[in-house]
Amino acid sequence: MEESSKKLGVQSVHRSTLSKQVVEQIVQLLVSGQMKAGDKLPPEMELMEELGVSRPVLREALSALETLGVITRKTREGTFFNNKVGTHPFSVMLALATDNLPAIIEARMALELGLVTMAAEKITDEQLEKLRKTIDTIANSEDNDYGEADKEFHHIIALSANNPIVEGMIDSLLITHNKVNSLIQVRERERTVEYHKAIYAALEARDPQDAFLQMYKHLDFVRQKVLQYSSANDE
Amino acid sequence: MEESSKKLGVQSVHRSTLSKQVVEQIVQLLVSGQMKAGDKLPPEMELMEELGVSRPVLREALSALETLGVITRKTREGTFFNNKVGTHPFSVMLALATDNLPAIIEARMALELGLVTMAAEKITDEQLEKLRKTIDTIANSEDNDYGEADKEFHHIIALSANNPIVEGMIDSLLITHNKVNSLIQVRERERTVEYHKAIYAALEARDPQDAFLQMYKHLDFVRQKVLQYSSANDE
DNA sequence: TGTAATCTTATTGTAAGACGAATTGCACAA
DNA sequence: TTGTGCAATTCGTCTTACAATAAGATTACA
Repeated sequence: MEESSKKLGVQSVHRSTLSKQVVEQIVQLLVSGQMKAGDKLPPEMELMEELGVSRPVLREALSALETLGVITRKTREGTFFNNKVGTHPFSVMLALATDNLPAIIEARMALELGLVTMAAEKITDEQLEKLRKTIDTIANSEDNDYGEADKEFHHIIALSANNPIVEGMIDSLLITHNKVNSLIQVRERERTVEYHKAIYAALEARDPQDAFLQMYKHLDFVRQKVLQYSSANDE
Repeated sequence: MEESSKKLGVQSVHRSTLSKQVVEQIVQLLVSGQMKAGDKLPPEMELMEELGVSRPVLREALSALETLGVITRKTREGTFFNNKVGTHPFSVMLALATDNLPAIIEARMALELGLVTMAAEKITDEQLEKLRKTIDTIANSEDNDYGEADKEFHHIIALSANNPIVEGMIDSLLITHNKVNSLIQVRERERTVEYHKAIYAALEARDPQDAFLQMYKHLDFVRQKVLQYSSANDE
């Protein structure tokens, strides 16, 4: 294992470390199809023997995998592969980028623009129905406390793209939705409803390009708002 | 430190676990600005005392952070915060999704569609120049081995959006670019050049909507190809 | 006989101690 | 002044041990 005499400068960014190797081996279990999502891994004792490492090393690896959201550990029950691969890593990453709110907004914008395009191809009637409800909720909200419905609107669109990877990404980005809301003190409910209706119409017509266009208008409006306020805060 | 009598069950979706708390605390060091990127953390002994945990727990946390790409550990030298937060988590995540190539393609598609739109607003003349070069490279390639130039084309567009978060995402997604290439046995160089030229023209004109449209055509073409081949392989 | 409570046990969570490896830095000698 | 060697620091790993928790079984009681 440690015969590094072979000119390991090539791709050895890894600096070996047993625990990392263990991480990769466990990931391989999934990739190779030996285990599926949702499966229960052997108890730590067995894994130790099977992989030939000590318990702390194994636990370091498991801890890393858990933080990545690949597995879930339940006291006394065991360790399981997660069915949803996704959101966790992003959350941590985004936690480190909270100071860069405009970047997050733009990332969300980029992603949602693509999403709505694909949603126009795939969205189901049920999802359209749900969308319409959120619009109603916003339109009928007495106060200006329609943040949740707004978030829901975007979330439904994300789901309708029917792609687990993108879902994971957008889930994390939408976490910042609340923060964005708090930035925009001056609510413009009618404006929001208008935008949402336009997007809905495009989706209903299954028109990717129009869906894109309407979403672009909407998000560009939001972005301008945020840029405006955040720059006002910065300086 | 260890008398957690303060009812920490408040937002503890985390099922506590000391090591996770340690992870968050260390992340907080960065977020709160107490430490900066590139800084050296105290040696493990000191961290143990400071955080009031045992070494295995601390090491589990550090291991998780390292896997996330937040820190780097060097034998004997110490532990350092990384300057670039970014791509690592995605790579792992995507490693688990390699079996779902169409999903990756679509995710890339969604992201690139949004990207090219924003790129149209931000791209610099130098970046346009680079883009043109990659197109030339592809056009002049004798054999059909223009995969790298193709990848470069998309990468430049991603960079021109000038957003670190999106860069991290797209970097990981483009890893699959090679895999996609290998799927498409039948090269259609002229077709590719055509698409790229159209995208380039839109970017040069700083026309977001046309850029989107051209990219959509391009990626949709690629997607159809991949779907075709991968479904042929599946069955 | 069925249900509930208790107890055992398996498994994860945490701790402490120890040793090895590797690299750095200092000291000493040439 | 420079080079070599030794020591100390710090990460990497292992061993052992105990605590906590919850599932499952067993037993007692109705």
